[in-house]
Amino acid sequence: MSALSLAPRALYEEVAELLRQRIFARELAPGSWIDEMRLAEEYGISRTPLREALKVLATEGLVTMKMRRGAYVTEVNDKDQHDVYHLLSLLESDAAGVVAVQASDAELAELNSIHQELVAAVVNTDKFFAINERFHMRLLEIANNRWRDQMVADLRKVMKLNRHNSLLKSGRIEESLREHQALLDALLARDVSASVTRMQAHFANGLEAAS
Amino acid sequence: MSALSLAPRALYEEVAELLRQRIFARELAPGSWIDEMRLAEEYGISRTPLREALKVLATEGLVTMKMRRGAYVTEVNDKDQHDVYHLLSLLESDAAGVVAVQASDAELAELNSIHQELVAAVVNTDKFFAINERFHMRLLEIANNRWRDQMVADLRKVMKLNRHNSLLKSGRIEESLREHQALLDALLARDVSASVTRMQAHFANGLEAAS
DNA sequence: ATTCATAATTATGAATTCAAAATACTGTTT
DNA sequence: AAACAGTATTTTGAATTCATAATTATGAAT
Repeated sequence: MSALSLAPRALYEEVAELLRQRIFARELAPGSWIDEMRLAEEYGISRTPLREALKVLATEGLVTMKMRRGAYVTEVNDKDQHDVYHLLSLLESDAAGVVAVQASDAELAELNSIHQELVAAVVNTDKFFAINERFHMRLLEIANNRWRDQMVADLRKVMKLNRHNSLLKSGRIEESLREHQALLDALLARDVSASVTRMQAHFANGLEAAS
Repeated sequence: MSALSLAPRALYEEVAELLRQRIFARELAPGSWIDEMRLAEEYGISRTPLREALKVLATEGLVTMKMRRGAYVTEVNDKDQHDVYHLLSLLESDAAGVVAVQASDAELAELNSIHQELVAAVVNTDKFFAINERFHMRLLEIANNRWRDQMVADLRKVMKLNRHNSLLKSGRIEESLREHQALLDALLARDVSASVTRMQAHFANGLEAAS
């Protein structure tokens, strides 16, 4: 049997998450109209929590509400893509600088150990992606700014709206690994400006690869 | 007679704005419970749009939803205050750098003219604050990244939750003016790193004054 | 056949209703 | 008086209902 969630989320939150999945999967395509009635019926719920979920997604930027004509999946053009990527780079490189200063030795050791996993997973693309994601997330956690975490989470969601969404292209695994190594060296040396610069470089290369 | 709004906002948006005002005015105090029925009755509306507005505010971070016990005004502690301020500094100083590179001469001239208004308003504190706000907003607009604009807007809302909320203390008007002048000089010289650095300094001094 | 006006349908926005959970109240026991 | 059980009330979350705006369909006129 499956474990019951200790803190069951509100229905509108559940629905918001389901909708995010479908938007990222492009089952709900950018620019397309979102049919409230159809979805409510499909999920076996009323329109009320569905509409609440849509308003949350609208605030996140995934959905655009048009007065008196319902909800549409946000269209993200190339400029948006670029702008969002720029902000991710800015926020995460700043986080790297904070980590270089504030992290405990144990936390840096933890990042190092995730990096070692990354080295070991270089042959397995999916695993590499997953561990890479974990590295970035853990770094943000260590930087310890819940407002930044929220912003990064939202921006990453928007990135996923784009077809060329991967923050890490498969052809760049070795290169990405070297960049991570360089970043980690800077962090372990507690070199703030090098940490910032190398995270920026990591992102700059990623964008080049994605475009 | 008053002009009718061409694009009347949705009711839930109107209500969200009214609630923000009351939260910023501390009429709805941090940590306090938000009485849906009372507010709905007061505004003469049903709970439905009110609850939608609360979910929007929750996504913005102004309100915290507790499962099965309603909405509470978010409490912002000193660390939150500091973290949010750090991000504002990061985003706005980055925007300054972008403006130094990308702005047209006409746009820089416009910033300059707002600055001249600021100089003229130095004797009128309220006016000075308003123009100062306009300067920052216009700079962000020129930096031309709607995602950053949204994030800055949300962060500024959160800043307003704190009692010591002013991004600009009244005792610092002359100092602030000098910082603006230095920033403007860097922008007009299209010196990116100086623009970033001086905006950072402007924020750093502001925080010092606020704490 | 195309355009236009009008009627029918559909979808949205918001109010109302309803079920269940949380809270407050009452009276009893110790 | 304090602690408790049991009941009543309040409040939340969600479904349903309703009014109106927007869209589509229908049919007349050119």
